[in-house]
Amino acid sequence: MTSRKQEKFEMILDAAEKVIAENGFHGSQVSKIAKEAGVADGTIYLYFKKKEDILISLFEDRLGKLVALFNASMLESGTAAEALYKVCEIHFTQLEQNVNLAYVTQIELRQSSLELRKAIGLSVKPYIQLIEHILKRGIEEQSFRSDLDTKLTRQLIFGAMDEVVTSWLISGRKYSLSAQVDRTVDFFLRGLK
Amino acid sequence: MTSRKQEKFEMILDAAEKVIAENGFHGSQVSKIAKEAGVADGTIYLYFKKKEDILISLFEDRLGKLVALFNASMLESGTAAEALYKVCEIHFTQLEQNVNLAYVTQIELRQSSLELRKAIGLSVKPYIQLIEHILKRGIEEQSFRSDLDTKLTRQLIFGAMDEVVTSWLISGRKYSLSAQVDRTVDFFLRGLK
Amino acid sequence: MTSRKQEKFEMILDAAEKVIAENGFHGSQVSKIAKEAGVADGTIYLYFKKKEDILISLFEDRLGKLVALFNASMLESGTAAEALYKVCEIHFTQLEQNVNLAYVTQIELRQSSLELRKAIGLSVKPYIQLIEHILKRGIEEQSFRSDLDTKLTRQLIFGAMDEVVTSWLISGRKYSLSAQVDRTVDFFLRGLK
Amino acid sequence: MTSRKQEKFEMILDAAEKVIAENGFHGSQVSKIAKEAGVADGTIYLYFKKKEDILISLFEDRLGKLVALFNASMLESGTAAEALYKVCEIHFTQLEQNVNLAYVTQIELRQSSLELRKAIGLSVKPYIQLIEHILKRGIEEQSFRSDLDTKLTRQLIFGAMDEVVTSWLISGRKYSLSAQVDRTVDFFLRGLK
DNA sequence: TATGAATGAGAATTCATTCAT
DNA sequence: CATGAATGAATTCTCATTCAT
Repeated sequence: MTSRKQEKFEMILDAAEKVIAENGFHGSQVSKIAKEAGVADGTIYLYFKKKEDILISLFEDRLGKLVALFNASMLESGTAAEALYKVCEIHFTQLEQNVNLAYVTQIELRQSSLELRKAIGLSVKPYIQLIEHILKRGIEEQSFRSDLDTKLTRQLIFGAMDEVVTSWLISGRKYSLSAQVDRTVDFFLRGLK
Repeated sequence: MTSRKQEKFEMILDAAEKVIAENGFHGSQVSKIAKEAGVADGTIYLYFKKKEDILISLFEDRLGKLVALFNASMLESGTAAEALYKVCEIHFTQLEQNVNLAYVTQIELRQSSLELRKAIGLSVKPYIQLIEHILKRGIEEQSFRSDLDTKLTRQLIFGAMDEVVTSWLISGRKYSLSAQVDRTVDFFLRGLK
Repeated sequence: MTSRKQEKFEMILDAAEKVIAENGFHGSQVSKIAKEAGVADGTIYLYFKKKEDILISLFEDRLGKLVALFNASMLESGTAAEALYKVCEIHFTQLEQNVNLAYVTQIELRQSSLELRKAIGLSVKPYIQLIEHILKRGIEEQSFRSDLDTKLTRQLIFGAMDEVVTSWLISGRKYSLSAQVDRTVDFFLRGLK
Repeated sequence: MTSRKQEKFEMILDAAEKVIAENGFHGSQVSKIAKEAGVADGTIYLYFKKKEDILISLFEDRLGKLVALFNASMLESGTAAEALYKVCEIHFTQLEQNVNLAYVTQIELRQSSLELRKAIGLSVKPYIQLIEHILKRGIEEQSFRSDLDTKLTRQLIFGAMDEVVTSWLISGRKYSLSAQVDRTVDFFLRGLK
């Protein structure tokens, strides 16, 4: 029963991701998403209260999976530096492997209303906090400078990675994103040590 | 004649900036901008072909003024490090002093269509190139590492600064943005040297 | 079996009356009535062909009970004047004692489609005929004028009583409805004699 | 200018009256009214804030004209009894001569939402007060009983007339409505004297 | 009998843009 | 140059009804 519901819920999310990636945010009518998902328009509203909720759920779901990946890898990571490397590697690799997702999160979803963007911001928060957590660990381990402003630095690191992904997309993905991990993290670590 | 035209052109841009800052992107109808500018709706279309053109012109105009400031200060700057400091200082200071502009460029204008965002991207390009130019100068001066990937690094730097400004806005401007310049540039320079 | 069916039939009618009184005609979806009745949405359609049929049955049932009361009292009533008094007394007293019913019949059910209102009209007809019957009896008894137009007068009497009930409801029931019986019937009788 | 606006305003009201009379309340979409009025859908919204406002304005306008007729005739009327006769005569005659209006006010507009009906009630109020005013005059003139409850009686009279009109419509207008004036007023006057 | 998930038709309203004055 | 009344395309969401289980 519940798994049946869960199943359709995810079918709709998958459809939304595909439709938005293909048609852009403003070209993605509910009817188009419903058709792609193979359900009636009204069925969408059995699973989501408003159209916006599809987008919020989409972001929550996808980013949640990313954060889960991060957390899993954190257990293994020895040093803070290694953890930071892992984060950047997963970030770039996952988005490179899932261009639809990258396109939707970096380009399309940012065109949404302020209200929606605030909801999306809540999904990003755990990720930013994860970065801060690594910074604090690094300071404890004495591998990072003790005078770091962790709140500022987590923004610098997140903003830098975010821009690299967006630029890569806008460029038409003419080069490898994951190939930027080494130099990106190198730049961060020099700033941190 | 032309100056009269120029005058009204700028009145409309000023009105647009104010209206967007007050009502948000989606609450800024052409009629509202016209009213704020003190002209009829139809008059707008004597100066701009489409609504989007108002926004593009707004961005071009404001960012153009910023870049002019950068260029002026570049002439004075001795080292590349000093130039980078200037850039970050102007970036943060100008947006801190002009909250309406900051709000419009960082928050509202990003909700626009892909087409508009591409046009806006063109305005940002000279700024990004300015950063790259400084990086190259630093390498020449041998104050920056010679193995820097200037294309990647300019993205890292721009993305990092951009995120700091946005976070400051979203936080409700509870702290000084210009006070972040020192630590931000310090982080960059460690990564560059 | 049949009594089981009858039972659930009436549960649904009771639920409909309550839901309409609480939520108004337009706020009374089939699903809400089903929930109040403790059955599934689809079950409603085992007892009623269309949603309208619930409302028609509701009206028939409630008005039928009123007419039964009238008929019972008619047997006892001596003169036509006494019978008319009884009718008005029962009309006002029953609706005063059952505000939900009054609200539903006087206010909410009148917002329905023409088709439904015609069906409801059929339920009202026996009541109007009852009034005409009394008028004719009065003429026979020579207590009412022999030149009365019974078809017109029955409308005048029904319309007058109906308006009194509706006004009482809309006023917020700030006075006693049954207290209006004496003066209302007095007005009628003067017109009839 | 203003007369131009007034002109179109009335064109839309006329169109609405016709469309509602022909298609019923629920079959009268804004687009249908716009088409009948010979304007674009959007134009409707330059003159009315919401669809409901068309209906409210329609009722206000038509009933306002009726009340104006009443008031004009009141000046001439000698006794209260004559005034009451005039009121009933105008009421019946006007609606008989304007079947569309009769149909819309007696049948279609009553199917509307509670909110709309309250707004319509405000238009009816002056009419009901006019009746009460006549009753009071009659008592002063000592042609009506001094023990009349004017609030109750105005309801009885209005309700009775209203029902006669509605019945006449529902019957398919198989008889003359204005021919009912004499006997209707006769019934009232007997009750009043 | 009973369920309740799924269906899909249907309509009000906004607002960028035009063009007659 | 300027006006602003008029246009009309375009899309979300509701809810009565069905039917597979």
